[in-house]
Amino acid sequence: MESRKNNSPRKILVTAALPYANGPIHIGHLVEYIQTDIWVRFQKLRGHQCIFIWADDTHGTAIMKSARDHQCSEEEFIARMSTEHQRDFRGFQIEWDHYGSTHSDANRLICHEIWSALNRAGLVVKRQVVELFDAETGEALPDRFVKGKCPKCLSPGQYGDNCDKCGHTYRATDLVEPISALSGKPPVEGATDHFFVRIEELHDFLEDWTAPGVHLQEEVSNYLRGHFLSEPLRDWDVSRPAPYFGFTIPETDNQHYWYVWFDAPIGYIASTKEWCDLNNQKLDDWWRNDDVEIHHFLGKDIQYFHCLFWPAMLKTAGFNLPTREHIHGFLTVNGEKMSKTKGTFIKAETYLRYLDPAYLRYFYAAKLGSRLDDIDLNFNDFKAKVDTDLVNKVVNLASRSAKFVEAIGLSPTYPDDGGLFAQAAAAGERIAEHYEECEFSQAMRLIMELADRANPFVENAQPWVLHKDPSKVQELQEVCTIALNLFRQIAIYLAPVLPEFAERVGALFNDPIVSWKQSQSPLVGRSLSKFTHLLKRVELKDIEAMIEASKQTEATPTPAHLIDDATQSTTVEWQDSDEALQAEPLAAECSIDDFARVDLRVARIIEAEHVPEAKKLLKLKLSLGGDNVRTVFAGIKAAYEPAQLVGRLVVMVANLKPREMKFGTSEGMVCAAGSGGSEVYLLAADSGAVPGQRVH
RNA sequence: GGGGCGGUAGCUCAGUUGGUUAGAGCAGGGGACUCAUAAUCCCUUGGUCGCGGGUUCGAGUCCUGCCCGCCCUACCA
Repeated sequence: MESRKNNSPRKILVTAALPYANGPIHIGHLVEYIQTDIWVRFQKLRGHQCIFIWADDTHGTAIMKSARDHQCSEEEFIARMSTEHQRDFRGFQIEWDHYGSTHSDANRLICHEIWSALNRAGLVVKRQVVELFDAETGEALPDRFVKGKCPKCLSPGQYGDNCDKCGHTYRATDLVEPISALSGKPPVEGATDHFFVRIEELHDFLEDWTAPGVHLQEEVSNYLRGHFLSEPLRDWDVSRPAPYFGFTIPETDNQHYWYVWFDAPIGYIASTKEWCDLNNQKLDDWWRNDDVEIHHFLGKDIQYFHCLFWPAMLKTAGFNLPTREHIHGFLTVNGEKMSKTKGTFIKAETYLRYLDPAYLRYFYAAKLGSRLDDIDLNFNDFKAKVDTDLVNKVVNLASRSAKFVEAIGLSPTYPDDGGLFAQAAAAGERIAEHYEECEFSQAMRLIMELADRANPFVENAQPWVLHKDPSKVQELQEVCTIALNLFRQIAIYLAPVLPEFAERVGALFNDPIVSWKQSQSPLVGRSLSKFTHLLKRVELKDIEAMIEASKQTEATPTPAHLIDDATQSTTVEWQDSDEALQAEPLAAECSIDDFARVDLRVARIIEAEHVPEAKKLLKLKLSLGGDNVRTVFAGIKAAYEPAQLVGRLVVMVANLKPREMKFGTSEGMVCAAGSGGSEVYLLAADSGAVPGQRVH
């Protein structure tokens, strides 16, 4: 990293892994995205030209299936996901320069370009592959889309790659009594042509490129070199037979598509291309230019794609290679994997309804180092860290001194503070180095040391005593000038982590925080804006409510073909109690004609929103197909979030007499089970049903 | 099955190329203060550094065996 030695601005292109357009963002994803955002903001604050290029990853079998489940086109589905993703990221104060999609013209073009280069280099070969297909849809089935019994131990509900009970690995074709996740029918075996990239040809290059400590962390190098590079690299299968959602491979008569992992990283370049077009820049100035640093942030689960295939592709096509790949570990919550049943599988959207994003940003920063270690989100720790560090130590500096000088402002010259400001200014470089090396936890530690030195100063200077003696106004002003400047210095150092907080601090001093350099000189002789609370403590009840809400959102029906191991397992013994039945005994017998008077229909929720004044109600728009849309007020507010309802198929009473309610007319009823309150479980239709169909 | 990483005070972690009585923050205990979102400040109690061998004048730090935990495992190991 020679460029770090001199002070000229660097040109830095940063990417985070592309979120897969198949589901919502959760707090596990956010480890990486917050990490990336902090690093980018840091570079910008330091005055470097840094762009954060991002996109949704949109191709593959999983997307096809999800689109089908939602009964919309893939394009519609990924558009919706992209909107949701970006909304969540904004909520966490993540700021990118461009957000693209791998399903774009730009990406198609660059895929073609790289494909030609691979062909020209003679790296592409075609071979027959025997694999499983869905008997109904004709789609090839990835291993994760085939379930059956482990051929070794006969454990049921295992995926097509290995058995999580006995650990045995096998091929999907070896499964006993296999079932396709798409149709639920037994898959059929077939042989098709696949295209492979012979990356073994680049073995020497990769051996060299993966040297420890250069572009990769040491553990990553060890892993790649010890495992993959110690033997000839296998040819990489980069194609999938039609039907597939993705880009067709040229000259294959639309019969072959690029595998999603082929075009996903190319999305980094394509999204840059789009940004260039919007900003009057040339792509080659960013991807074919030795003056540019390229930094990828990604999780350890996708190392091999980014550290073997990706450099091989870039090298062959003559693009810049990554300067550095920053690979992080996973998130555990309270020491365990995130769990849907324990309510620790927390979606970004859910978090934001209960807690300030600044908390999570700071907590992750305080935990993150440059290595692949997993980090644990322990909620006791979370609250202690945020309250103690940010509120009790940092914010306290301002809240205990600002009001004394509200009327008179800061001293005209910076008083003698015994070297505190200068000492903290000098610490800036070390803090910056830690940010640079992604050692955020070290940076946070150093910053908190500054707060720990500033608070005793205030303690000894006793502004509250000076305040009582009118002859000591000047001394009081000086003490507060020092305290507030030490506070502001800390806020600048924290700005990459807490951008919104930094903004408020800027407003307090009437001097926006825009550069790291501002930490090096104190502000004097200026008035202050009125001090307002900058950050409040974490409320335990909010955490509890968030966890509770995360549990509830998982009590939603799952399409039959996705039901998990436990429900397919033959060893499960059903032990449902009769509690529910006792609580609400069966109604009097009715005739079939009685039942027929109630017209139950499948409907799709096309809109869902909170009714501000209503305690229990959500306002839903239900579509019965075509122009037939009903407005229904449903008492499910405690159990469901509007956003998770949209797109879902439900069962409604369609011929119920409309009812005038306080907030409008309700034109029907949504069927749900449960005792009420948060115990509400909507009835769903299995995939295949369409809006308007009657329930018999 | 294969592999990666880790096991240091109650908790979260630091411990540089092996070197004097093993550190920090939080929590706990005692005191001070009352400006501050019951915050802050001072003092203080906690550790056979997972277990056993070995190398060395000297090991948390290197080697080795074992135990435990977490994680990863591309059409794959």
